[in-house]
Amino acid sequence: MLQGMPRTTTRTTLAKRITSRGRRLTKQRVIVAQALAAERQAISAQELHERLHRGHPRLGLATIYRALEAQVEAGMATRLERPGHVSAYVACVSEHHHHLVCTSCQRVEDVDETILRPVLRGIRDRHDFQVDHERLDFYGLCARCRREKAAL
Amino acid sequence: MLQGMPRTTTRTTLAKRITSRGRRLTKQRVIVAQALAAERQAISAQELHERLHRGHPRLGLATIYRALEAQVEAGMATRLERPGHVSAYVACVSEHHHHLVCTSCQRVEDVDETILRPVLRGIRDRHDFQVDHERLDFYGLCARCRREKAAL
DNA sequence: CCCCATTACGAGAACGACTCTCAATAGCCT
DNA sequence: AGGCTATTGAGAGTCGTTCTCGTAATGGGG
Repeated sequence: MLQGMPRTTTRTTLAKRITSRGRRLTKQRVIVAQALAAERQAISAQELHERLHRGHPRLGLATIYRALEAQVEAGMATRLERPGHVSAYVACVSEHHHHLVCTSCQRVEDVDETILRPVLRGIRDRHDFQVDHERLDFYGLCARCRREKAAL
Repeated sequence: MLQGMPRTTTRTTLAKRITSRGRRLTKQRVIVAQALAAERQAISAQELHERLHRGHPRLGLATIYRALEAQVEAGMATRLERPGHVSAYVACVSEHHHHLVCTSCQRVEDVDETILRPVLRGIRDRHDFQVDHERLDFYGLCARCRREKAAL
C-alpha cells in the first residue's frame, strides 16, 4: 500500500485539501491522510501509528497527532470519542458528518443528513436556541454484526 | 448549604437513586449529588472539587470522580465532553437525555425528546442499524446570551 | 534553480485528567 | 452491638495527548 505516491487525480484533490489554510504539503501529511481515507473504521492516533510503523518507521506519533488535527480543521476528518478519553478519527467525504459507529467492528457509516434537518429546525423553533455545531453520534450494532451475533 | 441533611422527600428520592444497584448511601455521595443537582450548568470533577473544598475540605478528588461515575451509571447524570479531553457532568431528572449546551454561559437545557424520536426511527429503518446509545449534544447560543450579544 | 524565512518533523520530556492502591473508615445487615 | 464489605482519602501511577527544541524540509522570491 501507498507505494509510488500517485501523481493523479487522487493526489491533486488530496493536496488541495491538505494545503488549505496555508498549510504545507508534506510527505507525512499525505501518508496520514491516505491511510485514514483507506480505513473504513474509526481509528485512533496510536493505532494509526502502529499500523504505519512497518512502512514508515521514522513517522513520529506527534506528527500523526498533528496531521490528524490538521485534517479535522480542514474538514477532511472528524473526531469521535471512544470510552476512556481516547479520540478516534474518520475521514469525511464532504464537510461535516454525523455517524453510526458500530461498537463491535468499529466500522463507521454516515447518517443520512436529511433525517436530521427536522431536528435542527425543531430545536431552533421550540427551544429558541441557535445551534452552532452539534455532535450526533450513534453507537450500536451494524447490520452485519447483528447477523453474526444472531448466528451464534 | 447542605447543613443538617434533610430527612424529607428530597432526601428519600435522592437516597433511593443513590442506593440503586446495591450502592451504599454515603455522606460524600449525597454531597456530590446535591451539588451537581444544584448546578444548572455542566461542571467538571475538578471544578466541583474546588467548589466543595471550602465546605468539605476532606472530600477527595477521587471520591468525586467515583461519585460522578456512579451517578452516570445510575442515570442521575450524563457526561458531556469538553474540549481538551475533559468530562463535564449534568444532573438529569429522568433516565436519559440530550442537551443544548450554551457555549457562552455553559448552561444546559434538555432537548424535547419528541423531536428526536423520528430520527431514531429513521436510522433503524433507513440504515438497518440497531442503536444502542447515542450522543446528541448541540452547542450554540441560548436565547439569553444571544440577546446579550445583540445588545452590545 | 537556488536561497532563505518559515513551517513541519522527530524524539523525548512534560502535562494533565483520570484511575489505582492501600490502609483506615463507615454503611448496612443480623 | 458486631462484623463483613463497600467506600473513602491521599498520593502515586497511568496513559493519551501536547510541548519543546534542535534539525529537516517546503515553497515563494530573486
